Amino acid sequence: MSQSYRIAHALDRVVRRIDAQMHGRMREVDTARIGQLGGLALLHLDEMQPCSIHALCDRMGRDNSQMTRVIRGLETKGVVARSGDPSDGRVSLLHLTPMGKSFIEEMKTQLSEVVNEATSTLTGCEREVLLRLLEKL
Amino acid sequence: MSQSYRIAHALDRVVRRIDAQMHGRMREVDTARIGQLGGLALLHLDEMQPCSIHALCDRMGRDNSQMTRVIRGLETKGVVARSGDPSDGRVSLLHLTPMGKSFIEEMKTQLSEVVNEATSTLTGCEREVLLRLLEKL
DNA sequence: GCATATTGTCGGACTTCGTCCACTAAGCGC
DNA sequence: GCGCTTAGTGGACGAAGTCCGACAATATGC
Repeated sequence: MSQSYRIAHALDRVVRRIDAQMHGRMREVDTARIGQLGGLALLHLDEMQPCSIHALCDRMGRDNSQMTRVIRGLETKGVVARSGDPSDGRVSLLHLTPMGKSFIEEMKTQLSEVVNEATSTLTGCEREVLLRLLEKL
Repeated sequence: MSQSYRIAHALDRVVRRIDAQMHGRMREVDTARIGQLGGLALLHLDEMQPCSIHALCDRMGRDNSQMTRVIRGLETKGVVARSGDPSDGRVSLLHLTPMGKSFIEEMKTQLSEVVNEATSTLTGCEREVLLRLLEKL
């Protein structure tokens, strides 16, 4: 069994487990039915706002029209808002509403807890090493 | 920014990149239109065969009826075959056909290459550490 | 033996996610 | 002005995931 293949396998397992955990937890929190992709978009937005849809797509590696729809969903749910860019009439700048921010905080704490659980078999030091290696990729 | 959150973020990025790469490569190889999930199922099956659909679902963490469909797809494409379990009339045991095996080999080499590329920023030693940490999870 | 769970498999219906293509409208270079 | 690019949008479709229920073979309690 090659090393690369085992890495892929292990990655898949870990991510899948975290995903499943988050999915379960989000049911209780996601009263507005924001969805997985919507939540992820919010997390990215939190670090980029204000920004255009295009920039968000680039960063998330998602399709443009897909994001249009997601954003519109988030907009109607009142967690993001948009305003025209005065310097460029084509772009609409996104920013979080207070409601969006509080939702993000909740999500972050949930995510942290899940990852903590998932990495509970590692020592603090190992976790640090893992993070460094992952961020080097 | 919490450590757990950063781990989640980095994991997402890495997996997403590998996924995208594999997706591109599989287009050239996957002449039978086996699909991503089908391919993944084959990889697991390769290590478990013969086994029931149920066992495969457990291992892959997927829904039962979803797998039914995937397996049927793989069956009509001639990469897996099924035979009844003599000791339990309810289960049908899955096993790979020669065609399925050769497809898997091709997939494995592609996957290894992609992961190698994705982890090219790491030294051999770091890669080893990463694997050990991931497998410890 | 017989009624009652339990288990393995399958199908329907639905939602979310991802991709492709085409289209509008606004900026930019000349 | 005239083409070109870019930001955003919409339609259509496929792939993946989820929920629910059906059905048959088996295991279990009595």
